[in-house]
Amino acid sequence: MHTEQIVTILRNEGHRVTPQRIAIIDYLIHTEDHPSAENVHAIVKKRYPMVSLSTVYKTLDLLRQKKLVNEIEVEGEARFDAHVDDHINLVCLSCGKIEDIDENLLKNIQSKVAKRSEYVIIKASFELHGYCNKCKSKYQ
Amino acid sequence: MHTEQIVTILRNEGHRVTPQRIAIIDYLIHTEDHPSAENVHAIVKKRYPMVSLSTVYKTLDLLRQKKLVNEIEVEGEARFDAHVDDHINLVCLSCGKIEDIDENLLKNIQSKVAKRSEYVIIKASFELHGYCNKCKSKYQ
DNA sequence: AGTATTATTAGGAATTATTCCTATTAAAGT
DNA sequence: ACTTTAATAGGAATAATTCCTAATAATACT
Repeated sequence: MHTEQIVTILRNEGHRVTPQRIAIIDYLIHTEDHPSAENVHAIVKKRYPMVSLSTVYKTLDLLRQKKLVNEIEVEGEARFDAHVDDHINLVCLSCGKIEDIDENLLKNIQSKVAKRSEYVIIKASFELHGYCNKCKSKYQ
Repeated sequence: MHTEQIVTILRNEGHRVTPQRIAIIDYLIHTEDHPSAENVHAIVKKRYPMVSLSTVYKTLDLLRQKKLVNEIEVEGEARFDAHVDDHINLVCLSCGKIEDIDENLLKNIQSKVAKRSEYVIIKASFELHGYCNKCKSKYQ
């Protein structure tokens, strides 16, 4: 997905396209990080110093609602990611780094659970917590 | 797992066994709910009105560290569960109800990811979000 | 291009779950 | 029983997020 595609989707659904929104989308599309709202704010402010944290929160929430970004909660903090296909998030308990891993068993699991439970499933979130390559030596 | 077993584990590891801790463990062992810290506090206070919320937090944290309870984060709030084997948590986006589902594919996924990534994996968390049987009619 | 409409924004205050602090209490080893 | 010190109660502090509102600016319509 490209910035322009997301912008077009928003515009087509009646949302206004502001420089703040473009900057936020553009950053998320081009990073491998899984930034927090605060991280996004810090980055976007370099280009648009006037952008407020509350706008960042509102925009991230809009994008999440439209399923254009994925949100996961890590240690009491929301982290965002433009990778919206189902995947596993590997979360480092030491440095907070998040790595994505695609895994096609996830689809099987979802359809199995959908059949077995009475829930209507909207969203999946698969996380594995541990220590990344850089941090694992510190913890044995 | 029974209350007494958990109590014994704590005692053997040098932790003191207080009535507050017993009450908290006992509630978690016997409920199917996935209560928040506040919920646990409310329930435990019925029997021990003097028990403080900070003690509940500390005890839940101790139990989590010892892997005697599982903690998941739902909408900015921690929820606790004495079901510690890997399972899928089905979370209702409307009423917050959480249902557990066992699924043996989870083990496969974990071992695959462990091989493929450079992370040392400590903990898994699999959540599916949607609407439970009672709430789904409201949302189509 | 100019104007009107109203969604969006900036900035800060309010909220809320959680953690921190510390004098007091009580579990457990002797 | 006495001693040691982990654990507790209660409230203050913290931090992520949401809420509030006047000002701004994106879009639609002339």
